[in-house]
Amino acid sequence: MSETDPSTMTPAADGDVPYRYTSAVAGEIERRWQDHWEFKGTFATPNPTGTLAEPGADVAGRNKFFLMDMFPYPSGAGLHVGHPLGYIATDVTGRYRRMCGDNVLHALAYDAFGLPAEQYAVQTGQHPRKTTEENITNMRRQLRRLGLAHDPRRSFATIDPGYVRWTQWIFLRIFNSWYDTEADGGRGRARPIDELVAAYEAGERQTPDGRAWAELSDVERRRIIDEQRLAFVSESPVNWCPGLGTVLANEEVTADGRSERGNYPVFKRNLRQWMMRITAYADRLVDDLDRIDWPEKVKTMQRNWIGRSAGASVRFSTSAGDVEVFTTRPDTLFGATFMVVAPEHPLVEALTPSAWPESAKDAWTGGYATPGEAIAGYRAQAAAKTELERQADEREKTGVFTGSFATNPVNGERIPVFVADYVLMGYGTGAIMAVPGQDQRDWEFAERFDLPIIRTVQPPDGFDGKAFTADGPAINSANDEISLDGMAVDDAKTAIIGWLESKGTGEGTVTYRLRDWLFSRQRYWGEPFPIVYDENDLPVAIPDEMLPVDLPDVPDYSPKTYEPDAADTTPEPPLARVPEWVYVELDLGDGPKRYRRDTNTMPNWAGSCWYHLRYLDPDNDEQVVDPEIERYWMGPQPQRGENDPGGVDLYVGGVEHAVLHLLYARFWHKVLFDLGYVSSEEPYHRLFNQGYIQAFAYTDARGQYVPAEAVVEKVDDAETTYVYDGQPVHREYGKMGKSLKNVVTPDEMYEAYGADTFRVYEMSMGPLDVSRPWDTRAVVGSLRFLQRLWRNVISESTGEVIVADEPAGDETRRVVHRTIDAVRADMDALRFNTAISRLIELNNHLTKLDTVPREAAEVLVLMTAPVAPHIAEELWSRLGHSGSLAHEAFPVADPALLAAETVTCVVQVAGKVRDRLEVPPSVDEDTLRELALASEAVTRALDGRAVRKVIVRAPKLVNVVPG
RNA sequence: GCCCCCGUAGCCCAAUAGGCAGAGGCAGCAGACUUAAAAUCUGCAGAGUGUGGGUUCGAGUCCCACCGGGGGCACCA
Repeated sequence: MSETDPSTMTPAADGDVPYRYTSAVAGEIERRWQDHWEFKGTFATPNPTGTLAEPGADVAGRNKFFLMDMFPYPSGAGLHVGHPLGYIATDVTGRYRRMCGDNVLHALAYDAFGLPAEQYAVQTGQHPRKTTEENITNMRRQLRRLGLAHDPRRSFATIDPGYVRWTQWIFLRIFNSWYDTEADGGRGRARPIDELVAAYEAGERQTPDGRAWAELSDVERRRIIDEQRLAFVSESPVNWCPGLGTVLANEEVTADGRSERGNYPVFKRNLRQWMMRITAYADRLVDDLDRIDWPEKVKTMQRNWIGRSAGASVRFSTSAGDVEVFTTRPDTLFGATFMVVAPEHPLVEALTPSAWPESAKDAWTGGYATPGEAIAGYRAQAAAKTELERQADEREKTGVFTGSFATNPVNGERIPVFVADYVLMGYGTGAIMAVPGQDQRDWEFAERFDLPIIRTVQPPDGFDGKAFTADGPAINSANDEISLDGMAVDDAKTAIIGWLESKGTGEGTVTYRLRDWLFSRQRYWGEPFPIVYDENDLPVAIPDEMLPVDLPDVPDYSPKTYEPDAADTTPEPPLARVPEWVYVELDLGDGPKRYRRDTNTMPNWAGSCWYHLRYLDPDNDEQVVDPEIERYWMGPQPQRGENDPGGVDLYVGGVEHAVLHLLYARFWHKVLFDLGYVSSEEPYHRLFNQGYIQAFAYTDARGQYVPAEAVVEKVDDAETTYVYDGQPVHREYGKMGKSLKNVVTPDEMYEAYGADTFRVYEMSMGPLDVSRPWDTRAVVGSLRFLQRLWRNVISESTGEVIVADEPAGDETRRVVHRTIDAVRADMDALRFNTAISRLIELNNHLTKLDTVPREAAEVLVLMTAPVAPHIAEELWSRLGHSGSLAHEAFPVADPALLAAETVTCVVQVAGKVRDRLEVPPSVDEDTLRELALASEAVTRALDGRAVRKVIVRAPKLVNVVPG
């Protein structure tokens, strides 16, 4: 670049050092190189085919590296210094991999639908599209200034019509699929719905009521098909959040029954809503966690959320028919002394006789005259409790006898059936067999209600607890046909399941905590459903060629919200307010007809379920993604192992999406895999959770936040205090936020230090996965490093390049190559903090030389490039190279220069260092032992004691152990 | 209550496989430059690794208990 001639640089005002690397110089260099990269398309990544293919590019011959950040949400507040942390880290990795020869795919798109955008728009009175697009523009500007090496051609936003179209298209593929549980050897697979219809038509599948397919009416057939779709409308208990005016997925509701966003109460209501059959994939979602490289913590969270547990269902006969229970401990059946059903269990009424049986104990009836009153009273009480009260820890067990008995299938015992709210309708069958001897909850209930306790596992001697839940030999567990006595728990389970199955009273089953995904929201700012309803009120897909279905303009896009605890309210979608949009005449095959549109919108997770695919092939309007391009970037990589599921090579983001986005995206991806649209079975092969940048905030005596940047630290002998405006203030540690008055923005950092310094600082603060406090005062250290680097190459007084063209000295060479070796290892492992300290070390070494040899300076500049790309480009260019260094080879260490000429051997006596020896690295143990024993310092330390033992770890250590 | 992660200098953090506790940075101190200050440069000092046990010739690293911080799960049968 011709403009890098030093004469074009304006000397700084500082008289002595007119060519020092200052923030002003940095700013000038950074903007210039950012323009250069954009103009030259430096980071345009070639695809193997399609619009982004490049004729001469070596795509197949290079290693590919697909790198992704978690989707940013363009907030109206703009960025603070915490936001770019992950983006810088992925940028460093991408730049490093590119210099290592990889074809690197890295871009950034925007997740722009959703509640915050809608709320921000409501606040500002503007259309969400307008505010969202402005926010994206602002964020793009802030991020561009960081110098991220993204391929700008691959950026997009989820609200783009060209993107919405494919989101809706994927929805329709899910809608037009069913899960064939028999496929792939019982693992199951999604298949096109037409194949299900064909199977019914061919008589290969039975209709639910046994009638022939041909005898059914069109509506009857559609109902049968509709309820088997992977996306289906269902009337079922859902999470209704009046405060937000929408229903929510289980994943969006916290353990204490509130909305994750906004913290409003959530109520269970029966409503007709779209569901996604994620439960069909429960096993694969659990099993395939073993095939991907994710933090164990996130895998655990997903496993917990899916909550697979193996056990048995067992039917107990009652006067109301069989009641099915789920148990993980079928081995303890002989110890089942009562049964409990949830208050909401559908058989409760049928189980309630008109009068108490004679054997009913006083404790069981709750003092009510009849079972009917008792049950009604208990149910009312249970319903009035909040979720939190129901789940409160160490709560006394409550419940009431139904008045009925069930028969234990293993021994014919008549056992009482209770209703109690410690049994949850939402798990298993909502009914349990209670085995107090082996279950602490059942034990507590049995004590409270005076019920018998039979141990069926022998606790060890000295066991003084109540329920015994560990392994041990079975006891008291035999009938005329089978005896479990003496068996360990696992064997007993297998044996009893076999017996139950032979009797037809039970079978081995697996249950899951995971529920189907509630997919509709009653909000404005989301993707409309590409669905209309006909005169039968049955859903009909909008044909692909009519996509996207655009959002209509509405008079009021703010949702209808209610008092947070107004449980009996009903969701009212904003789209329903535009009848001219809702009612349409369409020709969907049977001539023009009037249809009613679905007025829900998709949750904002929809867009992030497949955005990894759009990066690959962002312009494609023929297919969701070209299969060849998908295979190249995401397909299975045999070198990673035989059973590699493929996926993004590195995905960096916070841990907060562990069971939301990351579960939903895996689900969608597997559906697309089953249907043959992608070759990868998992979307994200390697996941890395970055830590957060935290900050201090300060409150005054009234508890009000004061501006953090104006707080002064006072250090006395004993304690540190903080003062604002002469008054002591209290320091707290946490997030950065406007209301906390502690926000520091990237723009301030660019202005005061430049983007490179900011990047170096963020990367050197600590390991990427650890959260740490922001400290503006410490940023200067990173500026000093870059200044010294600059000074090693450029004269501060003349602006001339001052490196020497003579070869480097031996010692400098060794330092350089040891640094290369260490930096590569650190970069490969995403340890940018230690990589930077190595660079600083080398830089400091060069600073001490009279003249800096070119060979060392160039290596250092190249290695600094991933983390501080602008200054590196500038120095590289001034060192006489034309063009960008973005594709230069990252330095490779010469193994011959890695071995030290001598090593320091530490000589210990009784573990304490007493002497040091300079020895060749190849020194053998015997020589070292002799050298150590000959040491005067050792003799002195031994002080006449005999030598018991000498431990030699050549070449670094000898430990002399006195007798 | 159960499970997981983390505690190293005033602060942020290093320390291959158990083998010299310190790589790097901030702050501090001294000196240089300056009329002075800032900036910059040079140099210096600073902890025995949260606590108590144990294993070992040797423990920041391994084991046990506890304390402190963070996170996950939580009547899931």
